[in-house]
Amino acid sequence: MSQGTAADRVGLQQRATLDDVARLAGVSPKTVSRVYADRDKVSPKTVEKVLTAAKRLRFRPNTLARTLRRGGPTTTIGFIMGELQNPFYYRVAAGIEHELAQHGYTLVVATTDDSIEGEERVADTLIAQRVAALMMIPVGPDQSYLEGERHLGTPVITVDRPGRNLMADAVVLQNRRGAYEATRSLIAHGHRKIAYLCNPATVYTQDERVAGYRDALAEIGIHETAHWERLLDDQDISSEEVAREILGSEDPPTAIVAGNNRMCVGVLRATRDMAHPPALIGFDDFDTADILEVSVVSHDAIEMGRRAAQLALQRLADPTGATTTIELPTTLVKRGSGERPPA
Amino acid sequence: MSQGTAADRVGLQQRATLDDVARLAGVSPKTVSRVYADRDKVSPKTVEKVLTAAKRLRFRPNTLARTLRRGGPTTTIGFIMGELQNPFYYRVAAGIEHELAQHGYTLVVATTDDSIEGEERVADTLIAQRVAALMMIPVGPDQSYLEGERHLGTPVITVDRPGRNLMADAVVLQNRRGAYEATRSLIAHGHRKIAYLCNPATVYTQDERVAGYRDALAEIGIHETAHWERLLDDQDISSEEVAREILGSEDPPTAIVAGNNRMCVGVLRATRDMAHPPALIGFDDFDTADILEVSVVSHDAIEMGRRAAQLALQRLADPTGATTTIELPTTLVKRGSGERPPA
DNA sequence: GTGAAAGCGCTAACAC
DNA sequence: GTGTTAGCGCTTTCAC
Repeated sequence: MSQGTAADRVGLQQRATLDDVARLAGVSPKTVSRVYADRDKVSPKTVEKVLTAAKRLRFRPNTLARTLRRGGPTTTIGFIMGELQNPFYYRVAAGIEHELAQHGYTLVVATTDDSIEGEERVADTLIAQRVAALMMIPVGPDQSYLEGERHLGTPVITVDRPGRNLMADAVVLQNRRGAYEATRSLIAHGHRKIAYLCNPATVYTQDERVAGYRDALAEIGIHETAHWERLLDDQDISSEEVAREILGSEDPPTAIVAGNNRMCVGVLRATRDMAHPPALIGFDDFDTADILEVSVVSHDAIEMGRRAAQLALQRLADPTGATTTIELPTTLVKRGSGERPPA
Repeated sequence: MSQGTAADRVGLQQRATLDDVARLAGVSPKTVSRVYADRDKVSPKTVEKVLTAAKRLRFRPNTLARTLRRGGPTTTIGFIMGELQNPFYYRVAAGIEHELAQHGYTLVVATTDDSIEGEERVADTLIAQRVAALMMIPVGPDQSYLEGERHLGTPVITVDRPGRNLMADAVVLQNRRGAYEATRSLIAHGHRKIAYLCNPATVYTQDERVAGYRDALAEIGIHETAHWERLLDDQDISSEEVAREILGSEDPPTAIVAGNNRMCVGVLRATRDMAHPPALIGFDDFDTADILEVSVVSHDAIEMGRRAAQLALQRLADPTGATTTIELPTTLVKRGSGERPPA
């Protein structure tokens, strides 16, 4: 870390402070402060004097100092997510940012590269910065380390999955229902040998989705589904390989439910040269799904972020009350791949 | 904005400060401070006493207060980007975040929805938070408002395009060369009627790319290219419509260079039902381009972010010296769509 | 090794 | 409307 600002070392001019402005404008510091906080309580003439002085000195109020006052309002909200590359995550982030910006908050993003240890470390950093609220896509098996923060009054909101050992507001998808409907649709098109594939198999969401898949099969009397499931967390096996393996097996499925967008693309790669590809429905929509005619269980990631941000703002305004969990709906979008009959 | 923290209003416990820890541990505040800053200068026994007390009180050092001291080190770096939805921007952000995290910095992301006024407003917010450095994908026609900040010692780094009226380090692509190579490749496959399409036509990058496209055509004696160019900034016309229009014209092109990934997908949508689609090369790679067999001018957005972050860290360490512009290479990835002969 | 005093930039609380 | 005082949580002198 550096010693002193770049300006100090280079000998550039110092940044002007509120006191500097006050001196130049010939008023008290508090008056300058008021010009930036409650302008109404200052006479127009004074306001002008102050603003002129501020402009000349290139003054920028220091948010940090303002926040320092005990209980002073913080205007940053932290968001912890796995990796920034996943289109789903960044859409959520986009939704959050958008909603927060409208209410004068700034988003601080921190990623953990989906590592479990990273999560707590990153949370610590954000807390050290006194974020007004903490939003996160939980990755680790336990978020109890945040309970203390919650009790200190920092709202904690989880997105996409509930936290573990943590009482917090949450926004999640109707995962079970979405997977159920996808599977039912495949059944309705005559399929019986339906596989469920996912890698990585992130605990909560995939648990729910597999449950929905099993629900649908159970309805038609199929209770033995283990044979058709591939829930892997093996980083070394690509989605494409998982798909190839099951499709190349002795008794291949005629239809596939892909547990996430990555798996879905993997299946597409594995099947693109097949004369009779299996029926396919993916979870999560993606940019070119319409061109590729891929049926998907779609949901609105941006909306998810927005709703989560609203929850945070709400808690900030009124910290009392029980925690809420919002469940957002999913939609089955039929584009062709899911409506193919069994070969 | 709230009055007092949530904790105050609800009557929850107060957050422990360094003084609280000092009192409980029976040492001076400064000693506690040292435990967190220069642990070496404190005896192991004292360190343990302090840490025990800190743990009992759930103490978290307040980064904001530390930063407040004049010239105190700030550990946040701001990144301003246009709109939320563009995957390219988020990959850049991912690269930046990754590099910064390794050096103990936190990324603050702010978006402007590609609005020109938004840019300065957002920059102001970040400056008010005293970010150690400002990184941005410039959108507006003028970034001179940042010159003052630069002189105060805040490094400013632009990504993807150079700033206007602003001396700043920058990381850009070899846009002209990339477009030149794409066009040359189409020419080599026998095309002469080659269109260049882009919407929106973001000033700098598209200027460069069009220039590269023209370079290649000029080499074979074609200097009149206006007829084949569609550079639009009309929000109401979709990329797909732009493609349909030119392909439906009296003298349609046999090949298309798409100026960005969105335009490329638009062309795909417009041509997916054609028996003899035109040859196509897009700028920017995308997730399913391999499945769709789309040839693209590829580049590494994450690397771009990483390099930009490195520039920022470098400036932070040594603010002297001339500004640098890094040009990152592009690669023509041949997947089929660009290698089709004229119909 | 450890501590006391002063101050970073700003704003509540209370004057005037 | 405006100014004064004190203090937010921490760290930098400079003592001991």
